[in-house]
Amino acid sequence: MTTPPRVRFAPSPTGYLHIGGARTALFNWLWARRMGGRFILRIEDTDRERSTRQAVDAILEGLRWLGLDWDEGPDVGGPHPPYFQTQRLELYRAHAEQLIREKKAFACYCTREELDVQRKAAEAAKVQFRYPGTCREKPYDPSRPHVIRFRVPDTGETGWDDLVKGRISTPHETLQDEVILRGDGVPLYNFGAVVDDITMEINLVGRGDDHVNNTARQILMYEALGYPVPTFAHFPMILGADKTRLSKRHGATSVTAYRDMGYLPQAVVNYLVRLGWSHGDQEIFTLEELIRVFDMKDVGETAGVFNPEKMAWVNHEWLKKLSDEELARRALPYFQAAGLPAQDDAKLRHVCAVARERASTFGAYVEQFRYFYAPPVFDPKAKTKFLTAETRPVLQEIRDGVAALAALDTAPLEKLFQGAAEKRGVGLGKIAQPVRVALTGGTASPGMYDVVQILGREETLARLDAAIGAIAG
RNA sequence: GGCCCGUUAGUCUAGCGGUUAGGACGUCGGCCUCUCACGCCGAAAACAUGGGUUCAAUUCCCGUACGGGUCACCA
Repeated sequence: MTTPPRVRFAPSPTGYLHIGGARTALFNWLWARRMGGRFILRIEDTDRERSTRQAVDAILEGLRWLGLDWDEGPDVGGPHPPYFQTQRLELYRAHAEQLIREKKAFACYCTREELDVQRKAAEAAKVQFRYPGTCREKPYDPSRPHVIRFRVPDTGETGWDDLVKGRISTPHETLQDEVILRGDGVPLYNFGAVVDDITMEINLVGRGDDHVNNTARQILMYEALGYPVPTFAHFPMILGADKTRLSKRHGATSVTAYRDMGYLPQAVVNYLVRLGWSHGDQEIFTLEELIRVFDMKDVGETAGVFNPEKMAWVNHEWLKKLSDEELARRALPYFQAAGLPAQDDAKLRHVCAVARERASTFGAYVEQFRYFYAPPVFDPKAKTKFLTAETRPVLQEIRDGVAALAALDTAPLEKLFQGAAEKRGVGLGKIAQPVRVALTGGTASPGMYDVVQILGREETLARLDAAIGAIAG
C-alpha cells in the first residue's frame, strides 16, 4: 500500500470499552501512526435498543485513558461528518436507492411472521434457512411496508487476501439476500459499515475475527456500489481461560476496570499488543517503540487466552520504571479511594518506594500496605507465635531504643536491632519478626528500618506499647 | 448442523525443509536475606493425530480429532 492508510475503529455503544475492542483499536491506531495514516473513530449506534450515550462516553474515556487519540470522529470532527451512524441515515437511504435503481437491491414485503414460519419449517426439515427470493422480482412500491434486501449472486464465490489470515473465500450459496435497510430506514450493520467506510474513504479495515463471515457480503456491496474494495485484516479473538470468547464471566473485561484496579495505561497497551503480536524476544514496549515496529502483517492468526498473571507482571515492570515522585503521585488516588489518609508527601513516597518491588498494581499497594495508614490487622497465627512472654523483652528493648534515638536514620536503627540480637546471641530474625508482627500485624513486610521510618516514632512506639500491653494482659 | 478460521510447554509466542525447537509469564529448586518481595543462577515443561510429498518434515498437501467464529429487520 503506497497511500497512507485510513483506518477506523467503529464500536457500537452498548457497553464499556472492553479488552477485545481496545486491542482492535490499538492495532488500528498503531498502524495509522506507523504509516502516517489517519485513525477514524465512528460510533455504530444503529441498534437503538441497546445504544446509550453513557456507553459512548465510556468508550471515549477508555480510548483516551489508553492514549489512543483519533484524528477524525466524535468531539474532533473531520472531513466526513457526522461520526454517529444514526445521524447518517440519508446517506444509507441514497446508496440503497442507487442499488434499487440498478436492480442490485430490492424491496421485500415479507413480514417477520412469514419469515419466521419459513425459518421454523427449515429448522424442522434440518436444512439451512435461506431467504428464497420471494420479492426479488416484485416492483418497488415505497408505500407498502418493506425492508430493502441486497441481491446476492446465486453462484460463484467471493474472496480476498486478508492481511493477517491470507486468502479466504466464501461461496455465494452460503450467503443470502440479506436485509440492508430496516423497515424504519435504519441500516443493518453490513450495509451501514460499508457505506460509511466508502464515504469516509477507509482503505484498510482491521477488526476482530468474528467479522470474517461478513467480509464477502461486504465486498459484494462495495462492488455493487461501484467502489474499490479496501484491504481487510482480521485479528484473532481473545479468549478466557476456558478457551471460550472472553466475557464478563471471566472477570474484569473493561479497560476502565483495570484502571480502577491500579494498572497503568501503558501496561495495558503493552500487554494487549503482545497478545497476538510479537517482535523478537522483547516483552516491554513503549507506545513510541510500538509505533516504530508494529506491523499488521506480524499479527498472529491464532486466538489467544487472556492471562491476568502476565498482565500483572507487565504492569509491575512499568511500575518499576516510574520515579519515586511519579509513583507516589499516581498511587495517591488509590489510597484515597480506599479511605486511607494518604497525602502526596515524603511518607507516601517512602511507602511507594518499598511497595515498588513488592506489589504489581496500585490496588495491591493499598491492600498490602494499608497498615501504614491504618491500625494493623493481626494475623492470629503470627500473633500467637511472635507476640509471647518470651519476645516481650525484645519488644520492650526495641521500644525503648526507638524512644531514645535522636533520629530514625537507618544506621542507628540497624545498630539498635543488631545490638539486641548480638546481646542474645541470636540472629536478626529473632528480633525483627516479633517487632514486625507488632508493627504490621503479619510476618511479611518491607525491611524493619523502613517500616519504623515510615510509621514514625510516635506510631511505632504506640504499636509496640499496644503489643507489649496485649501480651501482659 | 452448514460455512469460515485455527492447532509449538498450563499461558503468550519465535520458527518460515536440515535447530541441542529460542524467549516471556507461571511453576519448582538454589543463592541473596530481619520476613516478604526484588535481583541473580538453575530445572521441569511443547510441535494434536494419521497419511502423503521430499534425501530430509514442527515447517508443504490431504484426511481425522479438537477448539473458535458465524449463520437476525444485533453489531
